[in-house]
Amino acid sequence: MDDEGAAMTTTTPRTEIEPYDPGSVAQRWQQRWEADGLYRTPDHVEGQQNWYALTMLPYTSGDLHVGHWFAMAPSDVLARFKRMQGYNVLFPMGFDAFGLPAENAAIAGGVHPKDWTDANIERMRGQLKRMGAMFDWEREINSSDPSYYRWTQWWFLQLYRQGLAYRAEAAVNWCPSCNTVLANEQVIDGHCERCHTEVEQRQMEQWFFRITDYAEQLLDNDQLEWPEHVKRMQRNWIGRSEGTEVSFALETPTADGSDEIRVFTTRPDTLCGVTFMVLAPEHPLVSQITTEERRVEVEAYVEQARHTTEIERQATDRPKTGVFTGAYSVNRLTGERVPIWIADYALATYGTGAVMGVPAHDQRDFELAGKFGLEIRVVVAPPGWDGKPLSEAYLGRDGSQVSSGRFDGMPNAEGYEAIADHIVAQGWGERRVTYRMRDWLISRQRYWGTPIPILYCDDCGTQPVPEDQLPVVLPEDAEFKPTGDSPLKRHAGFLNTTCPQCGGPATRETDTMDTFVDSSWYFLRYVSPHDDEAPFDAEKAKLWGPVDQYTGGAEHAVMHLLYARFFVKMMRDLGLVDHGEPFLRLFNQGIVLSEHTKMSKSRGNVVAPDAYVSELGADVVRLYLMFMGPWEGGGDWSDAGINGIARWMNRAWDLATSPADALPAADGPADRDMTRRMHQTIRRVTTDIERFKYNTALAAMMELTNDMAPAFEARSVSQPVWAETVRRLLLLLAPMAPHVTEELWERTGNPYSIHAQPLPAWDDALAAVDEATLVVQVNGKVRERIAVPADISEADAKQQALASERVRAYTDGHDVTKVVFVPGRHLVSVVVK
RNA sequence: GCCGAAGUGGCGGAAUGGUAGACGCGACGGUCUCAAAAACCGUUGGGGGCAACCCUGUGCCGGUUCGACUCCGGCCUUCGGCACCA
Repeated sequence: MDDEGAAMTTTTPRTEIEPYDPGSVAQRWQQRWEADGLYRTPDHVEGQQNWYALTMLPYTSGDLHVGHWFAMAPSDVLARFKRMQGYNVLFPMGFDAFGLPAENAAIAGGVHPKDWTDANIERMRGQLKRMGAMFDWEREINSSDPSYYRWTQWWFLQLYRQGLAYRAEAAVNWCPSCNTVLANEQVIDGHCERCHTEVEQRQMEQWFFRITDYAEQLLDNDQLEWPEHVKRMQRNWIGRSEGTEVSFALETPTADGSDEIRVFTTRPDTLCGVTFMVLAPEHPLVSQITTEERRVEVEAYVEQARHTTEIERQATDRPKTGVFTGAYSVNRLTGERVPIWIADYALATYGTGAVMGVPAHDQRDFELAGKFGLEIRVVVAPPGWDGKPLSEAYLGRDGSQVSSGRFDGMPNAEGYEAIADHIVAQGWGERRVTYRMRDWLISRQRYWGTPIPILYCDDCGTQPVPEDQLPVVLPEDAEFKPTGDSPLKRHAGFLNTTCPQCGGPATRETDTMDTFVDSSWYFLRYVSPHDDEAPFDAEKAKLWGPVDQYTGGAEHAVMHLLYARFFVKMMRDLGLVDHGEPFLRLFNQGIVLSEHTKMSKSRGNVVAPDAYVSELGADVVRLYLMFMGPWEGGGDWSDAGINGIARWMNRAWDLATSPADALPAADGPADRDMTRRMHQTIRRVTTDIERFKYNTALAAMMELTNDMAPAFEARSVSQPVWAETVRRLLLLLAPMAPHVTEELWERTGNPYSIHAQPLPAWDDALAAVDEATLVVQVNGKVRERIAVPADISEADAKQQALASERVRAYTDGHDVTKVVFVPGRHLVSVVVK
């Protein structure tokens, strides 16, 4: 067989070994693992610490694409890695199963949302299983199952009882043609995405969660091991503003006795620069204060604002608009009379819905004043101000007070405090903190969601459904018609009920909850997914604690992650959990691209993993996704790139299965090198995986196999060292490629299962090199490399460096002014003049 | 507009302030083959030189340092987030 020529290559005689068949290997082990319950997770194992690993649960859209794999497979690697490090690891999976697409499918295709969803779950579960993750399927959850949403309703009732759930009027996007509320994403340039009708704003009774009560606590995220930008985004989203709420007197009190307008300002130092007031068009005082001669114009403006969507209104490049109400207010600080305007740049939902107009020191006020010829009075003089009119508002905080009466001459930072104190002392207002974040609107006029467990009785008013009557079940015989009306509204059997208080007739709330409510507590349901006494078992929740490592897409940086934090804080305040944060560590993976663009159905560039899994195996798909680049960076899917991984997988298979009979029984000349390489690889792979650097962990293993092949061919490594190298390579690779390593583990004579083995440890002494390359730089340029003992002394290194002929070519005839030795780096830097 | 992240070969990417381009893809040359594919071996930032080697090179311009992809200042570009929040 082998002749002189063959020794020149690393070709393994393939006739002797069975080639790798990924399909049969994966199938065999997936069946075995499931039959053995290898991934069932007990709540406690003596002598092991619990570790809760979680990846965001998928929406039941239908098919798993490579984006799902990219999110889940590397998470699985970490979970498996932790397991091999000796932790009792919980790594569950479930389905975010409520939501609009199911209902749209029902309207369009006549298939019931439940059937559509269940079929998708069935398909996705199968696809997830083919990925070979260590999910504990006995803990699977489905947010659209009554056994789950019963508890979502239960949470609603706890919030309601705490006063954290309330009903109020809110503006929503309303399509008058579809006769329904639209989410912001469904409004395209002010028009309905489906029928292209112009969308208007409508006031409707809606349910809210009082998340703003927790604004201050949610702001405190310093101790979380999350990406800094996510924490910053949450802080910006919450948008804490310190300022002063100031009362302005109404010159003419209204018929119902209101005699003031309250405004929130972060700049009390500019109070003497107020030359007008602005109310939001929706402000309750508008209709009352508008004078008869201004009424027609004001009402027209209000009406116009009503038809403008929130999104349109928030376009910052829109020229300022507004109308005068005819009414005046009095600035109590100056006694001045200022006109009251309405303008849609004042937001009804922020602060008090009214602002004081200080055109010299606020750009929006400046623009309005410029357009309508209102006075622009400078009260904070910019440094070096020449007294001339400003070309734009001066927003700086380093000016001094002018035209501010007794406050004149103060630096405005001081004026800020003095004027605010004065306002408070006079009883004209108080210091206040305002948040940009609004309460969470959870009402959805949809069928396919968790019904809000509330009913309305003519006599007893709004009544919560008693807990023992949960769940309020979605009627399956609802009708799905393209009217836009919720099917629950037209379902008499659902709608009509009796009041738990008086037994009289009552109607049910027909709105369902935002699906973000479902996903705000699912991570706790996994600790006791079949519990029918409580949403979760408190003792088990204590055992698992908060999620140790959460992974998912960056698109959830604010909403989902903020809502979940709110829920856990609420649970803690109810005494149901010990911890106040749901996720201790967070990691955001990047996005997989295809043809350099984001995958989307409309572009038709969605990459389905199924064909690659069938052809190359789940292990190769997993490895390729991890090798594309750093996990947080995402990457571009390439058919060519995956072949490199497939090739390497085959090479590794050949190495592990080649009979080692021809190798020396002991004392191979390359044993020391091979052992060192092995320990270096263990060290690199271990530290890389802990930092989510799967790409470099894999590269390290590739380097090892690149060294193993020639050593095997040259028979320079002994049988025991070879066997040990193969064994440890398999262990290191096991979290990433669970099927093929299990197969090779068995074929190399090891006991089932590789996934129950401890991770190999490295020995720094064995990983250490004994010969190193001394690099010599002259004036920063590398001029020489000398082989030296690794433990060379500083003096020897410098001496050898300076003695080198090549170095002397650069130093002879020059003054050597400095010689630097860098110990750990085997580097000498020579400076010459 | 504001906040943030990132710019390295033909491509994906690697480098605790210390040998830039690991590992992989692709390309080129070769082995095997009647031939091709697969597999394997070799070369592969650019420029120069017969060669040993030399010059140059991490978006652009400066700075710190014996030494900068890395740190600092200022630009440019791309991508994310927020966007009239008083």
